[in-house]
Amino acid sequence: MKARTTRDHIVEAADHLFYQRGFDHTSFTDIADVVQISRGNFYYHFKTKDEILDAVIGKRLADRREMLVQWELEGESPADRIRSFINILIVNKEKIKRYGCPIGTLSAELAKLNHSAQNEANRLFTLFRTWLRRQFSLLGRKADADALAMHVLAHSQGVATLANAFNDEKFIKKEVKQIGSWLAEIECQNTEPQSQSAALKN
Amino acid sequence: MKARTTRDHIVEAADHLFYQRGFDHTSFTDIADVVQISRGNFYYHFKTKDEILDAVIGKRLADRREMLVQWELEGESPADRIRSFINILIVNKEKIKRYGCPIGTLSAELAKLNHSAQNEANRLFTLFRTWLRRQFSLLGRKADADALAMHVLAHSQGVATLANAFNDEKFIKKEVKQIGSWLAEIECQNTEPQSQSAALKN
DNA sequence: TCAACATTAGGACAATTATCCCAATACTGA
DNA sequence: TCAGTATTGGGATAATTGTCCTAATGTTGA
Repeated sequence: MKARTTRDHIVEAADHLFYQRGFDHTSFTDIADVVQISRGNFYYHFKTKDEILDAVIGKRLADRREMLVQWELEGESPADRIRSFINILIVNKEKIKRYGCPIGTLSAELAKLNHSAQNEANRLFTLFRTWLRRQFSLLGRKADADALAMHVLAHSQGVATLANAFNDEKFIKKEVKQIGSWLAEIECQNTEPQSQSAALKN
Repeated sequence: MKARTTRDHIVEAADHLFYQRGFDHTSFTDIADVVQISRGNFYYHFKTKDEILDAVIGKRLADRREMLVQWELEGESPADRIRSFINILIVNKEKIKRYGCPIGTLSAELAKLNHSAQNEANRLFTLFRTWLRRQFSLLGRKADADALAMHVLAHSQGVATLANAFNDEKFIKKEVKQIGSWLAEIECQNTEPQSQSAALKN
């Protein structure tokens, strides 16, 4: 186990600040203030701001990967794991109300900046997409697993965006409940013979 | 009919640039280059950048209001009007793939900047929310009209976010089709006796 | 024609930015 | 102990930012 280095502190602080203020609007001074480090010292750890962004994306990827693996290890059913994903909205509702989804908002910002790290950041989305796809496959929905994964992903993004705009917690809970029912319906159809159109009908 | 003044040109250019690059990342120089105006001349029309933002939000509100009124005048059914709203995703799919939803991304950015115009910008969301709510009421869903409106709004936001991240047009079409079926189902239940839970079940 | 006003161009301004250098300090291994 | 390396603080740099001033130009009405 490696000790927490200054570099780790920088990445951690940048991670939070990029989430709260956005990447472009976070300055070296902002990060330095949090880490309690001299501004000139950055160059030793990162040559450019983009390198910090890369490190932050890397950390986010590692964190999420670990979370997903954890959910798999807990040995629940695929549907339960998907519910764990959906439940992020509840667990992080306070932060989402204030700052939106960390993945969605970063992706949107980098798209506007036309930033070279766009693809790297979107690997976060792909990570969830692939994981969700696998869960739906295990649920017996091999044929449309990817579409279902994208649907769940989009739902979470939409809910996060509106919860942020309207600062509305009840809305989150209402939508999580609804998508839960939707998922339960899919879960049931798992053993029965099913037509594709029936379950994907939103 | 007023002639298009320099001020109008500025607001129009800023509208596009704020959409494409984001508010914070758009400079006076950027706008001046598009409008072909001296940078110093801005102060005559707008004292601060925030005033430009206010004007841009005002223009967007006016544009959308006009659009909604137009849809009402075309005398279609409430369900058709809701379909017109959903169809924005198709009509603007090219721009959405590149820059996301102009309303959602502005709202998200201003939240991160903790900008004073947040409320003003969110009136754009409220405009659509209220309008959709009315359509669902007319459809005979008075009790849960607002929840349905928010659901449609969130759906569009989620689809726009992912279409932007994955640069995926097929996904837009697939989701628009799905939400169309969902709406058709609601439309049918309109005349029949209905339980609330049946239709809101995503 | 000419005075009053509207609009513009050009540049000054201080503040902030990411980047980079370098001397000082801390640490490490022999 | 001490040489070599790792890490740090403080500040310089040039570029860009939003803001603001002022002189010049264009327009209008009587």
